Amino acid sequence: MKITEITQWLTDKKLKVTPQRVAILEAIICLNNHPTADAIVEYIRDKNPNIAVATVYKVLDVLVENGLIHKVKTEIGLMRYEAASENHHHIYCSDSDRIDDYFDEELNQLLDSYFRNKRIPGFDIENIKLQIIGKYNTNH
Amino acid sequence: MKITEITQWLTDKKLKVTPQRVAILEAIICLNNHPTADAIVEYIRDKNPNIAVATVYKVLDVLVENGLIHKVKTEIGLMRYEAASENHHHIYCSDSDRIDDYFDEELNQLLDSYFRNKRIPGFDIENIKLQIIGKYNTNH
DNA sequence: ATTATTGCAAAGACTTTGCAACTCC
DNA sequence: GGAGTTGCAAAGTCTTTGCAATAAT
Repeated sequence: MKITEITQWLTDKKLKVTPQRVAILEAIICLNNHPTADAIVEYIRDKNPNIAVATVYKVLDVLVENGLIHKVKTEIGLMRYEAASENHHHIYCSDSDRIDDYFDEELNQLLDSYFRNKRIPGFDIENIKLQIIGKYNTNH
Repeated sequence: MKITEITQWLTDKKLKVTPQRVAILEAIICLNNHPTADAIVEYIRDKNPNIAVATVYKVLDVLVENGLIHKVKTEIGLMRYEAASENHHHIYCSDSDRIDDYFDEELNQLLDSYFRNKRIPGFDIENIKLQIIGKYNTNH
């Protein structure tokens, strides 16, 4: 992942480009596994040992507000983060804390047309996310 | 909601019937709005002023483990709870903390048949939950 | 130069733990 | 009576706040 690209995302959103912001975005992209705030700090401390935990939280908030990243909900009340990307769903492993992305355009269209026909009275749908819960049956 | 029925649920799971457990189940059912642990304490304190917060958490854990209630994930990392019931989905209001249930058997069957055809390699699906995010457009 | 961001430490919110006292079966 | 549960207070974990120092445009 090129840093110039990350920089561009920030400037596109009229956000100041700081080393911390770049590092955090880079971490989320490289880790690519819906890291917690803590995992992000760990990752960044290699290059940037002085980054404050509070800074990470503040930056994450800004990035979420600006749509550059998303929060991912977990069963255990810990927040995890992912880079914004195409509308996708999540696969939750029921016996570990693994979360994977699930991209399926056919499914998205199916849901789309389903809810275009069957509306929910008094409610405007903005987004639909599936949580697919189950177990991996092969060595992963 | 009759207390005898709640008692039955507990005995069916071979759990000891204590006033606290009954009160907590009763609270979740009566509140019927995916209460937080705190909201449950609030509700119970009327009748049972001495209940300890820690007890509520411990009981909630036991109830979740035994499948009598479920945890509901929120954006903000707060756990909420609901009585176990038919497989259903959740409607999240994007500008409040309101969460509603969404029952739709047709949708369940659609998803079921979709994933029976299109399997996810190496993964056994146990459950699929939709998070339907949007806004209420009428006074609610 | 101006405005926003960072780092630090302290506080806050929510949840868990440990253990003696107590209850349910 | 014995195993399991409760209440309490203390500790733990994750996250936020306040503010002076610092850095970005």
